[in-house]
Amino acid sequence: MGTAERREREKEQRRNDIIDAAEAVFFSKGIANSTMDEIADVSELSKGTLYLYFKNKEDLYLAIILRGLAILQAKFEETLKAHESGIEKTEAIGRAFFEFAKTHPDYFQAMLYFESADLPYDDESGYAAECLSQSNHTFEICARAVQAGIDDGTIRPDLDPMKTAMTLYGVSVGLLQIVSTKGQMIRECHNLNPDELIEYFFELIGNTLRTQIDE
Amino acid sequence: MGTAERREREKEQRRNDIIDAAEAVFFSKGIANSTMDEIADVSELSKGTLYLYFKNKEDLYLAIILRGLAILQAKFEETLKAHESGIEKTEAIGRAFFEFAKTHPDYFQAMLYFESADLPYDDESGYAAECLSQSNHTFEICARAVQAGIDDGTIRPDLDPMKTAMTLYGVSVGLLQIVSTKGQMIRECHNLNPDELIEYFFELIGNTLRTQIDE
DNA sequence: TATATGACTGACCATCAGTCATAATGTTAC
DNA sequence: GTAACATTATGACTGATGGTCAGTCATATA
Repeated sequence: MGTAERREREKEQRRNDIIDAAEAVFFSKGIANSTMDEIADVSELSKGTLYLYFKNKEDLYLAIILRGLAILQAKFEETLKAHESGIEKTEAIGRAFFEFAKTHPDYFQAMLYFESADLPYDDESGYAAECLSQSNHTFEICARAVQAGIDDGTIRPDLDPMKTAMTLYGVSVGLLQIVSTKGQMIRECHNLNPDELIEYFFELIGNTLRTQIDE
Repeated sequence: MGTAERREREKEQRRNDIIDAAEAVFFSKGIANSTMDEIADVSELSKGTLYLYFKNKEDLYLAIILRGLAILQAKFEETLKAHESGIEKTEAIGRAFFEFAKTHPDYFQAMLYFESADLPYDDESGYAAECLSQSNHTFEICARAVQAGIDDGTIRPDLDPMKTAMTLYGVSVGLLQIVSTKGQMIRECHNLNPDELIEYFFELIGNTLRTQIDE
C-alpha cells in the first residue's frame, strides 16, 4: 500500500504551506523584522515543526527565493520563444527581467538578498546550493539568447555568450538595486523617475551588442 | 580657556577609537557575526559607552562606510585630475572603482551593505543620511568626468552626465557584487577568472560612451 | 489489542542588542 | 583644598528571538 508515498505527498504539502505562511510574513515586513514565532503562528504550526522542514530562518527564506527564480526562468523561457531574432530575444529578456522586478517586487526583493548575501553554497542539505544551481540555469537561458543572436548574425560575433549573459545579469541587478534602495533620493534630489534610468540603461547598452553595420 | 574645545577633540578621538575597534571586529567576521560586546572588549570600553557615541550597531557600521566613501571620493578626485580628456577621466574613474574594490575589499564589502540595505535615511541624527549625502557627492564627481567629456567632445553630446554617472555606478556595483558573492562559482563552473568579467564589461560599454566618428 | 513509527509540540536555552541606575572622573567656584 | 556640579563611563540587567529537545499523540503495522 502507498502509505509511504502518501506520507511523502503530505510532507511536501506541509512544506509548501510553511513557505506560503513565510511569504506572507517575510513579504510584509522583510526578513530582518520577521520572526519564526510569527511564521509559526501564521502557518498554525509550532516553531519546532518549522525546524523539521527547514534548517533555519535563512533557509526558509531561500525556499521563497527558489520560487522567485522559477517564475523568472519560466518568463525567460517564454520570452526566448516569443521573439525571432537573437538580438530581439536578448533585449526582450532584459526587459522581462525589469518587468519581473516590477510585477513581483517581493520576490525580486528576496532575490536581491540572494545576490548580496554570503550564503553557504557548500552545504548540500540546504536551499542555497539549489538556488545557485537555478541561478546558473537562468544565466544559461540568457546565454542561449545571445548565442542565437551570434548565430543569426544580429549580435556581434566576437561576444562570448556566457560572459555576456553574466555581465548583463550582474549590471541589471545593480541598477535595479540602486533604483530600489535609493529610488526616493533619485526622485527627490535629481528630479528623475527611476524608470527613466532603466530606459537610459537600455539605450546605453543597446548598440553595444548589435552587429555594427559600418564595419 | 579651551576646555570645551579640548573636550570636543577628546570626544572625537574616542569616537575614532571606537570606529577603529569596530573595523577590526566587523572586518574580521562581518556585521552579522560581530557583537557589540566584542567591539566593547577590543575598544577597551564598556558596551554602554559605545551607545553614548553611536545610536546602534548599524549606525556604527555606517560610520565605517563613511570612511570608505571618503577614501573612494579622494581616489575619484585624484583620478579626475590625473587625466586629460573627458573620456579618459571617465574610464579611469571606472577603473579606479574596481581598483578600490580590490585594494580595500573590507570597505567595499561594507559599501555593498550600504547599497543593498534599506536604511533610515530620514533620521537626521544617524549616519545614514550623511552616507547618502556623501554617496551623492560621489555621483557628482563621476558626473563631472562625463561632463568634461561632453565639453571636450570625447563623449557623445546626447548623454546626460548625472544619469550616466548613476547608471554606471549602479551597474558597476552590481557586477562587483556578483563577482564578490559568486566568484567561486564563476571560477569553478565556468572556468572564468572574475577579473576577465570586469575587463569584458569595460570592453562592452567602452564604445558606448565614446563619440562615434562615423556620424 | 499491543507495539512501533514519526510528525508535532512548546517549554526551554543561549545569544545579543540595547537600557539604566550608579559610579568615577573632571571642572568650576569659593 | 574642597564642596557642588557636570560629564562620561560602567556593567548588570532586560526583552526579543533563533534554535533545540525530551516528550506526546495520532496513525500504521503486527
